[in-house]
Order: sequence, then C-alpha cells, then structure tokens
Amino acid sequence: MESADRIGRLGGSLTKAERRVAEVVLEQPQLVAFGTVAELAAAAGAGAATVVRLATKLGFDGFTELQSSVQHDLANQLRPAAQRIREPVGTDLVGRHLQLEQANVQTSLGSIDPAALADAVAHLADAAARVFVLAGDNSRGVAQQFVVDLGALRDDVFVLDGNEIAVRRQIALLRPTDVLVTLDFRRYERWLVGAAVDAARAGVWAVTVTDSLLSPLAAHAQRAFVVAAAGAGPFDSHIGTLAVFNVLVTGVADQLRAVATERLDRLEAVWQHALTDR
Amino acid sequence: MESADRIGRLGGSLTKAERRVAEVVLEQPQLVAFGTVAELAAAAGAGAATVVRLATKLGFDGFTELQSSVQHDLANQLRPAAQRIREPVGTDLVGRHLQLEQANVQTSLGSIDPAALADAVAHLADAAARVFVLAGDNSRGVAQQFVVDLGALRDDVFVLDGNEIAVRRQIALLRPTDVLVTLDFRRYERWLVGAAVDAARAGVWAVTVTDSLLSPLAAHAQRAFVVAAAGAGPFDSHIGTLAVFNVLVTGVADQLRAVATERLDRLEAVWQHALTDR
DNA sequence: TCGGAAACGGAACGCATGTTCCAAAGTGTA
DNA sequence: TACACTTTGGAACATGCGTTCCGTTTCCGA
Repeated sequence: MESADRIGRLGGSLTKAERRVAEVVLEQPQLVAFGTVAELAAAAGAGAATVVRLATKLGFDGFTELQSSVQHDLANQLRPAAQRIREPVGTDLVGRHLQLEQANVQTSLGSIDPAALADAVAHLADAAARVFVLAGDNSRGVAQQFVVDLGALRDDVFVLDGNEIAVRRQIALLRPTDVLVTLDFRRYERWLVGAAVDAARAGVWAVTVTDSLLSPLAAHAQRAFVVAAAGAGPFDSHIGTLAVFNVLVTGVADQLRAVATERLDRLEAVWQHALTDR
Repeated sequence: MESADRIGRLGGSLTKAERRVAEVVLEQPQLVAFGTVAELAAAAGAGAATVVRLATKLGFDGFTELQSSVQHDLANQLRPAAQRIREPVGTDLVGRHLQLEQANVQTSLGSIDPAALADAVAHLADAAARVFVLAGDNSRGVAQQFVVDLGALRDDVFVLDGNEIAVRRQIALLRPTDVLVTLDFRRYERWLVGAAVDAARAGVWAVTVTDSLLSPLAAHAQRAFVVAAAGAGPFDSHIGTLAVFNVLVTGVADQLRAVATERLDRLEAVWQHALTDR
C-alpha cells in the first residue's frame, strides 16, 4: 500500500491533527477511497485543510491524488479475491503458517466445552482464591502473558517460577481454596507432573491446558482444555494456548464486570491516559 | 451485489446502449465505484445521459445512488474479516473469540512484506549479532516466548527486562552489530520510545512489531510488522504478534538449518529424549 | 416512402467538492 | 510577560461533476 508506506516513512514528522487523519487513512481506507475531504476530516476530528496538508506532506499533489492511490490499492486488493486464495497455498513461509495457525485457533477454540469453560471462569473469578500458573520452560511466555492479563482483572495471580525446588516449595504452601492453572505439552519437564500431583493432594482445584487429554497433568486436573499446538518450524505453536487464555480472561472480565466494574474502570482510565499521551 | 441483482432482474427490458453500460457495471465495478459518469459512458461507448437513464431504470435515484450501492458492495467485499467481525457481534464467548482471533491471524500474517521478512530473518539469524527484545509490561509474555524459541536456535538472545533505568543502561551498552526487536502497542509505556531512540542513535538495527505504522517505534526501526491486536475482552490480543514471531522463528530455523544443523540436531535429541520419558 | 415514436448523445445548468488563503489558537522561548 | 513561530480550522474561490433538457438519429409499421 503506497499510502501506508509513505505514512510509515515520515510518521514521526506529522503533527497531532495530521496523525489523527493518518490513522483514519490506515484504519478506514474505504473512507478515503469513497468519501470526501469533509467526511475524512470529520472522522478524524480535524479540518478539511489538515486533510489536504497531510496529502501534500505525503508527497501527493493533493487529496485527489491520495484518493486515487488508495483507490488503486483497493482495486488491486479485491481483484484477485477469489484468485489470490488459490495461489499462495502452502508453498511459502507465511502461507504455511497462515494455514497452520488458523487451524490451531480453529481446533483449540472449537473443542472448548462450554461447561468446562464456565466452571474454569467461575474458579478464576473467585476473589477468595489465589491463582497460580505452572508452566514449563517452553511455554513460560504465554503463561506469563496470561498472568499479566488476569492479574489486571483481579488480585493474587502468580506464576510459579524458578527451579524445581523453589516451585515445589511454593506448591507445598498452597491452600485448598487456591486455583492452579497448569500448562502441559509433550516436551515438558517431568518434574512438573510431580508438582501437579502435590497440588492435587493438597486439594487444590486445577485446570490444565494441554495438547492431549492423555497427558498426565490432565489426569490430575478437574478441568482440561485441549489445544492444537502444531508448528511449522521446529517448535510448538502456542497460539492455540494463547487463544484459550484470551477466552478465559474475557470470561473472567465479563463475570467480574457484573460484580465489580470499579477495577476495570480504573484500568480504562489508565489506558485512556496512556492513549492520549501518544 | 444489489446492482447485479437488479440488472439481472430487468435485463431483458434494457436497450442496446443501456445493456453495454450494464455489462461494464458488472465486469468493471471499480469503474463505477471510483469513476465518473463520463468515464463509465466512454468505457461503454455510450453517452452520459444513457448512464443516468440506466441508473434510474434500475430503481436508483440517479448515478450517485448506483455508485453508492456498488461502493458499499466493494467495501463489504474488501474487509475480509477484520472489520466485518465488529458488525455481527457474536453471541457466545467462544464464537466471538474464534472469529476475532482468526481475523487477527489472517491480517497479521497477510500483511507481512516478504522483503521485510527476509531482511528481518537474515538479521535475526546473524550469528555475529546479539538479539535483544524490548517490550512493555502488557506484552512481556509473548516477548519472552519469542526469546525462548529463538534462544533455542541460536546464542545471545535476551529480553530487556526490569525498570526503565536498568533497560536504558543495557541499551547504552549495545553494539552497532546488535539487533533489537521492539514491541509497540497503543497502551505502552512512553519510556520505551526513549529507549528505542537511544538504540537507534547507537546504530543498532531494529525491527518492530506494532499495531500501527504510526507508532513512534516504527519510525525508529529499519523494518516494521503491523499486526492486528483486536481483543474481544478488555485487553489486546497478542495472537497476531505471536503468529508473526512464529514465522520469524521458523524463518531463522530454516536459514540456520542450512548452515549449521548441528545445534538443531542436539535440540531434537533432547526433545526425543523428553518424549520417550513420558 | 413517409410519419411517428423511441433511443441516444451533446451541451448547458446548478451544485457539491477540492483547494487556497488567512486569521485565530496554541506552543515554546527570551 | 511578550514575542515569534507553528499549528489549526473556517470561509471564499474555482474546478469538476451529476443532472437535465433538447436536438438528432434510428427503428418500425403503414
């Protein structure tokens, strides 16, 4: 996209109002392709003159030329619509991933049991429970991502980190009211199983995200979500896992929003503040 | 397509010149969406008045209304999923996420520029360079996931962690041969920008994964990947980011496999060992 | 061959839109 | 605080466009 390239190139030298217009150009190309200067200006909360100034700043002769560029891009984009689907199948790096990751998301979310989801969300939204996440090295990243998001919604969300000794010591201190989230894939360390067994003995309610219902962790968990983790490269893809986590986080957010919107409002305020900063 | 329907319905009662115009409308919708009455008339070998007559005959108020109809159809056809998602708000939690995350993967991977990908992979596979990943709190998880995977393929992959002071101190020690990977989303901390600027001054080659080409970090990076991060809940979804990271990791793996398969073989051996353990 | 009506396109009209200019508001500096 | 500069949006201007009207051409039946 020619216009997107130019915007990205000299995005830094744009003024505030010009940037607002540029964002609309990037996010709503139809508006500039089909619309008028006045409409684009209104959508960006700017004046018509600002729109024209941005166009010239981007190297176009005026809004008309910018519009032509966007129209050209859109026309090219929709022409092969049916044709382009067939061309890049599987051969290239990106196409391979595209198919694979789509399938991962599809099967991971598609196999979610509503009852299990509701149960897991209820436990994760329980303010009386502390939430601990136990993951192996290979998926510690997505685990931490889950902890960050969930931790923004509620208190007492922790990732069990460190070496085997440290983790098992933490698990020994769990209370029966606590909730444990385990991540289990084929290539994980064996001692995680032992840690999970310890937690189960302590009466901790557990949910596991695994790539197989036959995983040992699933046997010791009250609920299990099976995700697809097929990777195009040498490693597993954790996109399915992250998708499931996102569903859980949204579910908890919905549930907690009804009970206590105050915390989310505070978060929104922070975000809005950070948003306007930029 | 509304216009196509109407043309087909009363196609028999069209005059010769009107039929020529109608054919152009069907075969070159862009011409009527982006063009003018005169251009459409010229393409059909007819007069401007004939174009307007056809439009009214089809039940439209005039050419303008016909044009709006075609534009609306094209716009709907353009948005593959990303924006269409927002209109029919999914009823259930899982279905909403399924649509949304599929769209995130689709647009994130679909907008990858092959040249940028090849360039980024080449830099990330460069054994002489150290790789540093700079991310805000909200996406530290996916960043760490990337570091773990890439770190299994090559040496010297680090995440820049900790508070502002610690990070900027680390950045001050970067060498011009190093590579920096930055993650930039709307809700991020401002000091990340300052850190990225410092790195740019030091001559470090940088690639950024962002949700907008207008992000300040994109301005200071040699390459940028734009991902879709729309979330169904209160937070951004990092699935698109993770998908791009997976592509990068696979690309590096392919490249390094040709040069030195030895390290990957060792990794495979470890994995096989862990596999049989279970 | 003639007459009438339908079809068609060119040209003038009026309006919407892009462009340009300028004054006001904002921002940083001495 | 005052000043210079940048940024911004409103209003006038001019261009291009859609619409409409009307004269010409084509077609068909008598």
